[in-house]
Amino acid sequence: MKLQQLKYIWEVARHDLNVSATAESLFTSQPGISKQIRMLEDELGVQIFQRSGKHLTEVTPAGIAIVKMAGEILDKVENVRQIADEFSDKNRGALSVATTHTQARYMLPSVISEFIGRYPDVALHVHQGTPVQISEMASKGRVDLAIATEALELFENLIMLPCYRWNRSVIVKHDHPLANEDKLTLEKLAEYPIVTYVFGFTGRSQLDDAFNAKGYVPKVVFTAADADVIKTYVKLGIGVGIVASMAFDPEIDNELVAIDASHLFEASTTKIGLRRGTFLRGYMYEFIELFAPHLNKVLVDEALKTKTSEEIEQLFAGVELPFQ
Amino acid sequence: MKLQQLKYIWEVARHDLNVSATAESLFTSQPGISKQIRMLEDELGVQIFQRSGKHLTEVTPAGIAIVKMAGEILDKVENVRQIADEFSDKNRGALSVATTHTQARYMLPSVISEFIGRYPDVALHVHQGTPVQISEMASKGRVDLAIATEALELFENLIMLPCYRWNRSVIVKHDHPLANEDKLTLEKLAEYPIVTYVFGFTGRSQLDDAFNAKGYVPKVVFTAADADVIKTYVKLGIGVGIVASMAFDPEIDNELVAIDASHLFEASTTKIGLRRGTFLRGYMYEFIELFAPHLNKVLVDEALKTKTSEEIEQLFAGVELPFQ
DNA sequence: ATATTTTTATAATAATATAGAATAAGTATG
DNA sequence: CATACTTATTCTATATTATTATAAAAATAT
Repeated sequence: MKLQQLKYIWEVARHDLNVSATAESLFTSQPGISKQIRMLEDELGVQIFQRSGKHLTEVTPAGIAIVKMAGEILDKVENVRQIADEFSDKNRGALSVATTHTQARYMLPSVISEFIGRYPDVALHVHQGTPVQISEMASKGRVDLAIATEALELFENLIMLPCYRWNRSVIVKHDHPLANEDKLTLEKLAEYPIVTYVFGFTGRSQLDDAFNAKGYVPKVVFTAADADVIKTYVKLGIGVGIVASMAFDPEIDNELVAIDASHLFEASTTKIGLRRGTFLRGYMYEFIELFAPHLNKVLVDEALKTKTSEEIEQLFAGVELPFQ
Repeated sequence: MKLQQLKYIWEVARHDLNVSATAESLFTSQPGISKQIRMLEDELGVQIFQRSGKHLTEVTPAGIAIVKMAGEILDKVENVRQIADEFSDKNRGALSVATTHTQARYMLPSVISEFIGRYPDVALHVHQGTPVQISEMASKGRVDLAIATEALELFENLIMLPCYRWNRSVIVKHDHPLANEDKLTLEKLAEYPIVTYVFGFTGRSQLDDAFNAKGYVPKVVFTAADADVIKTYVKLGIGVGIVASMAFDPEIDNELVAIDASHLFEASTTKIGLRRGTFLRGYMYEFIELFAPHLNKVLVDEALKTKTSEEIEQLFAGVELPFQ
């Protein structure tokens, strides 16, 4: 058994059982992969892939178990490389983060400028996407960590570290009737056309839940994936905006007024998602701690050891999260 | 990185950093291993072993982490083989069990005769040893499972499955004063010379604890690792025997009388020890269930998923163990 | 139904990697 | 300081792996 062979079966399984496409993606030849797979099957005495003539049609039951184990082995091989990098030069390496617009635009800038100051030789990559895309990238190991408020729970191999809690503000133009409203209610809010996040983004579900619970149907006239777009449309007078409070800056957004709405909606929690079983480099711990000061190395290591989300909840039961 | 290289560093670390001895044990040449290790170090860009001239002197900090990870990888490679065997022929394979005399002599015969009836093509190996030796064999993966009452807790990578509870009997010759004693106490027992297990065997510590708790000092005149030897000396009139109750058979041991002593000593629990993270074959689950009927596949799988001994305790909190 | 495309398997060959024997060279030990 | 022991080096034989070209089977389109 060779690591190369395990890599091949893993990759072929990822590429819809298409050996040619796999070969191309790995910059090698198709016969090489085909042969290695057959050799592995011969050695193990078991078929990994079902064949019909010259096509691979499906993964056998044995193959499913073997490919899964191969994936775990390859992860650990990656860990060995990470460990070696860690010891060869602690200050050199790469950190890739996947996150949403809200985090990238409003929460990460200060963290990142501090981080690149401390680690000039760490190549930092920030990928932006939908919460589902972000979570999937972390789940598949294409990024080291994901930062999001939603969707992380969809991937069972992700460990979620709660970072901070936040709530929403209603934003309107100065001349809007709600601008001088001193006691904002859901009822009043439901009377106006609303501009807010697309479903699946930035705690949108909690927003809907709050209205539904009281039996109101909000007139959502426009949705966007980010607060900058929402604010633009509020300024055009399309409707009342509801955005994460940290997305409002009184100096930049001086055409608008923000009214705190934290008494109307359930607070949301932004989390860092890490793939279970990964080896984290020193600067990765530091990045996490910069973003969420309570997430020190000891706590993160504890969290990495857990096997279920219940254990994680238990671990963070006594931790007071910052509120933004 | 090659599996071969990981195997080499793992084995060299196991062989006191002696490459020549490692080569001999692996039936290969010393230059081959030396070269592969250097190539791995070059590839990773990190020293795994510290060298002084031509001798390997110690494992570097990076090496410690890498060798550990290599061990985990090799374990998983072994799992791949097990999975393949499992699917190629469920009824063929090997099962090795390490256990003590007490289990092998009094508890396992019925289990084993049933097992070899069901799986004639599974090669069964029973290794006998001290509790510490047994546990170590399981911990290092040289046997699939260990069965013992003591020492399993010394190895943190072993999962302990409680099998049954048992207690002790006092055995004497028919003409001994205690033979007709209807209310046996520790006080009376402490008056006679005692023949029992060697320390570290078959719940010996609980025996000592019971005497110590009441302030008695038992006169232990002879100790042995197994009940057969103990019974032989009791028959010679050397002293009063204290053995596990299941070691007494009224028909075979008709020269002796057994007096139940379960009110005097804390009951002991015999456990099966499994190495964490191993893949168990179907017939292994069946062997375990034959030995301890409450340990069905579902429960064993649950136990294998746990990470700490506290979780195991929690898992078995509601399980009623048989009493032998 | 048939032609075309896509895909894997086979075979021969080239490139590379691995292991082994012999030996040199460095430590450790008494 | 000599001896035993251990690892490194070199060279060579063997084994493994990848590649190219091509055949053959299946899927898809016409």
